Parts: sequence; structure tokens; C-alpha cells
Amino acid sequence: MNSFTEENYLKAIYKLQEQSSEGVANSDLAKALGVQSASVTAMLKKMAQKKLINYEKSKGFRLTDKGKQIAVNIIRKHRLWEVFLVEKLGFGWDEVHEIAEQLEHIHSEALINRLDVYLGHPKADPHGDPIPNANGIFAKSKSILLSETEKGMQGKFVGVTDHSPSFLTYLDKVGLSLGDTISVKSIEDFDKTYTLQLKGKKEITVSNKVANSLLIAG
Amino acid sequence: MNSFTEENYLKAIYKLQEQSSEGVANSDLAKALGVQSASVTAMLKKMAQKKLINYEKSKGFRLTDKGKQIAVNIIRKHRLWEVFLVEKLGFGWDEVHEIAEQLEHIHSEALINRLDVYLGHPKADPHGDPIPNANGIFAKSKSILLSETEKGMQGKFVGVTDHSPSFLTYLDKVGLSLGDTISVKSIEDFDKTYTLQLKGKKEITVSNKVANSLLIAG
DNA sequence: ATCATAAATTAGATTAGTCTAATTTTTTAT
DNA sequence: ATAAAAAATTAGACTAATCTAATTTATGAT
Ligand SMILES: [Mn+2]
Ligand SMILES: [Mn+2]
Ligand SMILES: [Mn+2]
Ligand SMILES: [Mn+2]
Repeated sequence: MNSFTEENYLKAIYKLQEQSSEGVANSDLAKALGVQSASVTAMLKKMAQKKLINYEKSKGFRLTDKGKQIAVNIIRKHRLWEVFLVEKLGFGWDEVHEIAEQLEHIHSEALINRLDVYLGHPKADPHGDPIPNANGIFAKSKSILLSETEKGMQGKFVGVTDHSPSFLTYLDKVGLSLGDTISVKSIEDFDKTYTLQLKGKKEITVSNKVANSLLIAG
Repeated sequence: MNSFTEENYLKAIYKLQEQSSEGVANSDLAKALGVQSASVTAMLKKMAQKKLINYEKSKGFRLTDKGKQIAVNIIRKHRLWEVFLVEKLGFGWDEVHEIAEQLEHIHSEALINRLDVYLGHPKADPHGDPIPNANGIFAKSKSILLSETEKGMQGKFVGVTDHSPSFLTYLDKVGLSLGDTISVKSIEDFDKTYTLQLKGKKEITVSNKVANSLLIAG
């Protein structure tokens, strides 16, 4: 079994390596985990020994299949627990990440499989992030940033790229919820501010910074 | 915050000290935790420093109010999670202890309070053990061992003192479930074997060893 | 190609929690 | 009261995960 620390390294490496096909840099991982570079070096040695990562000298490192499988399972657990916390316990989407950071490390295949059934095999977590199935397969979804859409575009708000509580509570405040259908009424030339029509209801205006954190699906 | 290890020490000390009004012995705690006596000595020093326990030289030790409060909260979490696992996820009562041993260490007051509400403020866990409320108060219950009852006695099966999966699955097999009303048909003189009538339904015979692990309430 | 900067590794310590072996203290039995 | 047995503590080591400071390696810019 892997320690919490090791699991957190695996998850962080996974997220970094998904961002490109290159190897992950020690310094990027150190920053992601909030530890010193020397600590990363020490841990990577152990993980390489356990065949969880592959080094390519001065080209960074990547997870082995074994490492990736563990990482994806932790992400599965994290997201299923987030669904549970929001759907069953009534937490807000801005409150669940920290708790899921703990719950994701509970070791029990039976538990996570029963939880998945109990929740009805959800395909996405409360932030719109896809939940891999028990085999580690993610449902492919094709969404784009609102900031990349043009005037007149109509689509569904399906996810966020900024998961900070402050951003999420801001969305609550302006009345934007996952699943809402929105259309782009206008885009301000000067600063690319977006004015949106929310499903017949109200009209709201959001900064480009916000538009750059909202995922839209056709 | 306290580490998992420290929380496990607190819980184990609590359970030992409840068994008598005396101080707890280093050796008993070592046995309960499956560690060496020397490890216990080392940990007790740290816990005394943190005002979690009181030493009374060569009279053992006991939890301070602070230590007791933390211990009871962990027990509350353990038992609430067990209820969740059985009632919501459909686990058997013989399968939940190990998972709850992990879940009891999740740190979030909001989580445990919402879980309590979600479960309908249960008063007992799947094994009949009382669940303390948010203030650490246990509902007083007066039950006795089946082995201490006499022929003709009628009562309700409300708890077990043996929590081992093998005992619990044995009870499943013979059809004894928490809440069942039972009456003592006869007690074999030779070996104190109990023959029980289950709520009009079947009649079963259990050894004295079994009768000694079943809690009955008037 | 050389020098400056950035990235990575090494060396040496620290803390939590554990171990074994040795020693001391306490309890129990004669 | 004394010796034997049991319980507790101390001493010294180990592992996991971290740190700082020093050193080495790699990258990049002139
Ligand atoms: Mn999250
Ligand atoms: Mn999420
Ligand atoms: Mn239990
Ligand atoms: Mn229980």
C-alpha cells in the first residue's frame, strides 16, 4: 500500500504530465506540492525504485502505467467523494475540495465501488471534472473556454478551470450554475468583457478573467 | 491537529480506562495497540506534554478532559461512519469496522455534523454501541449479557460485546439480528447452553460463549 | 566557447513513530 | 526481608518525509 504522501506525489505528477507530453520537472512538482526541491529528489528516487515513475535524465520524469493507474484511482475517489458531499450531504461546491483531499486516501475498493453505485455512477464531479470509471477510463468530453467563443454562440456551462472557493462563490453570487444554458449577447471590444444571456432568465456581464475559467459545451 | 497515531492512542486509552476507575497500564496499552512498551513510554511523554493525559506515578495514567473529549469525538465519527456504511451503502455489519478505522480520522466538524443529520441522528451503531452526541454525551443504556439471564426471560437483542467478523457472520448464519425479540426457552445445566425462541419464529440453540457476547435489554 | 543563471542533486539535520536490548523500578512470593 | 518476576524506562538505532546549505549539472546568452 502507498502512503498518503506518495499518493499525493502520484496525483500531482499525473496532473502535471497531462499538461504536455514532456517529462515533468522536479521544480514544477516541488511547487505543486509546496515542498523543497531536495525533498522531491529524495522521494523520486524511492518512487523510481518502486517502478512508479520513469526518469529520463535531464528530460524529467513520467508515471509508469502502474503509477498512472494509482493516480487515476485517487482522482476517481476524490471526485466521487465530492459528488457525495454535494449531492447527499448538501455541501456547496466551494466547500468540498479540502474534505475530498482527505477522503481520497481511504483504502477500500469495496467502499469506492459501493459509493459509485450509491451515487448512480456519476460521470462528472460538482465542478464538471470527469470521473474515471473503475478501469480508469475517462469519458471524453469536448468543451471550450467561454473566452474562446464568439458573439451569438449558445452552449451549456459544463465546467470550471478555476476551482478556488472565491471563484466558485462568485459564480453562486451572480447566479451561474453548472448545466446552465447560456448565450453570448456581446463581447466588449475594449477589454473582452462578456455579456451573457442565462436561459431566458437574467442577463449578466462577466470579465474576461471569468470567461477564461468557464468551460462550455456545444 | 492530532496525528492518526495520536488519535489511535487516545481512543485506545479511552477504551481501557472506561473498564475501571484505575489508571491504565503501559503494558495494556501496548498490547491494545500492538506496539512495544518502549514506544508507548515515548508517546506518553509527548501526550503528557500536550496535556492529553495525566500520569500518576506507578498508578498508570488517564486522559485529561481535553484528551477524553478528542477520544469521544473519534468514537462518534467511527460509529456514525459505520451507520453510513451499513444503512446507506449496504455493507454487512461484519465488514465495516476496518473501513471506519480509517474514516474516523477525517478532520472536518462540518462533515460529521452533516453526516449525523443525513443519518437521522442515530443513537447506536450497527453493533448496538451508543453514539455520543456532538457534546460527547452518550445515551445511557441498561443492558445485560444474555448469559446472565434466567430461563423464561424475554428481552430484545440490542448489542454485541464481540465485534469480530467471525462472530458477526455466525449470528447472520443462525438468523440473529440486532433488535430481535428473544426469550430463553431453556438453559442446559451441563454447559449453560441457551435455547432461545426468536420472536414467534424459529428456535435456536447457542453456546454459553455466544450467550456471553450478546447484550439484552428488558 | 565562456560565463551566468537556473535546476537538480548531495550532504547533513530534524521530527514522528517505531524497534531491540539493557537497565531500573515495582510488585509478588516465599 | 529478600529474591524472583513483571513492568516500565532508557539508550541507541532505524525509516519516512522533510528541511537548509553546499555542490554539481544543465541551459542559455553573449
Ligand atoms: Mn477537488
Ligand atoms: Mn472537483
Ligand atoms: Mn467498529
Ligand atoms: Mn461498531
